[in-house]
Amino acid sequence: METDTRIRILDAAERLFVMHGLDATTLRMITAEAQANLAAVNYHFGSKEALTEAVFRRRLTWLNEQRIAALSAFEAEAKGQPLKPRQIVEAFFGVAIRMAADHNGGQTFMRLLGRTYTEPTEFVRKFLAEEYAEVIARFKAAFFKALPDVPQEEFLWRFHFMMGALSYAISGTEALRLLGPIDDSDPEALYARLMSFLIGGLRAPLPDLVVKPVAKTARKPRAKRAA
Amino acid sequence: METDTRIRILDAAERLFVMHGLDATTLRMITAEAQANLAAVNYHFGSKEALTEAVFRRRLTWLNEQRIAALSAFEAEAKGQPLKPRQIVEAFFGVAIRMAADHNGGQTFMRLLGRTYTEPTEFVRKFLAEEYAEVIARFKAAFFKALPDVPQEEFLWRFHFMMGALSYAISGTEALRLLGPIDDSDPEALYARLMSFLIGGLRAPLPDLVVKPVAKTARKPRAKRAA
DNA sequence: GTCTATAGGGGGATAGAC
DNA sequence: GTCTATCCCCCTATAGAC
Repeated sequence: METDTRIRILDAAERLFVMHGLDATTLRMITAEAQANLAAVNYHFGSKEALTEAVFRRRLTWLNEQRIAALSAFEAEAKGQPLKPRQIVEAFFGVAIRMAADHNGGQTFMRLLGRTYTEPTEFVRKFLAEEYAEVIARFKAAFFKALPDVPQEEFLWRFHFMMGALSYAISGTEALRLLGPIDDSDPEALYARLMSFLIGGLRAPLPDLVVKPVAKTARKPRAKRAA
Repeated sequence: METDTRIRILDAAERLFVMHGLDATTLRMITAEAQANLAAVNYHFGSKEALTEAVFRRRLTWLNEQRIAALSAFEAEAKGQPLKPRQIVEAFFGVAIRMAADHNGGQTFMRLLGRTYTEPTEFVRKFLAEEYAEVIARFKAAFFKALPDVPQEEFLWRFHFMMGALSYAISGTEALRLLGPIDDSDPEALYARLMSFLIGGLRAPLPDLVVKPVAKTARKPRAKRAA
């Protein structure tokens, strides 16, 4: 019945971080929520910063392994052929959405992750960059192969926009209330909605960019067909 | 050459808020940056919270007025006919992107706004809800009219996803580095890229919400009619 | 391993001189 | 309007008893 103090601290920190942000969450709040002593954090983790890293690493490593596993499975199936964009989106964003639907802590963590991208503490940013390096490299390569007609820079922006949509899909329960009453209780529906939106955006007609203009000139508002 | 202390404090707070977040920014940092005395914040604004509100209100009111003006202009032109989705997206997101391109403070502010949605302090959330009430109502109505075949709940989610993409488009300069080197120096290009992505997502085929959970229990009767 | 107690540093806010 | 000085609070981290 009595769970490990270390685990209780990680769980409490995760919950409080997502509610109040990293900085506004104090060790006193964490240890009170975890029913542990104030000194327990420093005993088990060494510092607040080290605890923060542990909170992220605990689930993020697993999440990115799942993403890579999903991508690898599709690639094995495709036998060297480019994947369908939908499969790659599924492997990256679908896995994240499913983790966000997991009420056993995954949900809390994904909300934390969603708000952390736009909340850049120096050490968290550095840490995230390391944790993401491999998965980003794998998915970039897969996307470039699957979408040879989309310029790579255009794709990187779209990937970035997709991450924004994912972030709001997950952590947006609060911000969403701005728009009025909405039902966010069905993870399957959210999954379907987000996938549809992302693929629509990813495969949108390419914007008609002026080819490196030095002077400001009129632009044609029309777009071209995408691949 | 000596500008108003009040203005210098607002500018300094805006810059520091976007760099460190609301909570981690101290009055001491703000007054040092503004070359003002520590007591000046409380003299001019009353409290840190009141200063925070002033920082947001200064530009947000103007931004939302611009959005409503842009929408009204399109509506006047349309003479009662539904607008094109592209026009509504332009009025809401285009205005924001253009403000983000304004190096005269607008850029800083939009980055702040982008990270604030996912960083919910109770009083900021309440404040944003008030500031946004009118503009949200106007744009929801316009979208519903322009997209009669998209179920309203589906649209609200898509609007939410679009806000996520906007947020990352603006404040994502940092998070973006995860993806590798990328050129974010051309606001016109960013504008074109985001518009294209948003409209692609907004007009994506509707997700089939009923077929998905086939292995699980039956879900709600229907996903309304599709177009 | 877990606790109490405390050190040592900032934090927001304010009183009162100028 | 602006400044100095200060109050009182809460923070992280640690020393040392149990």
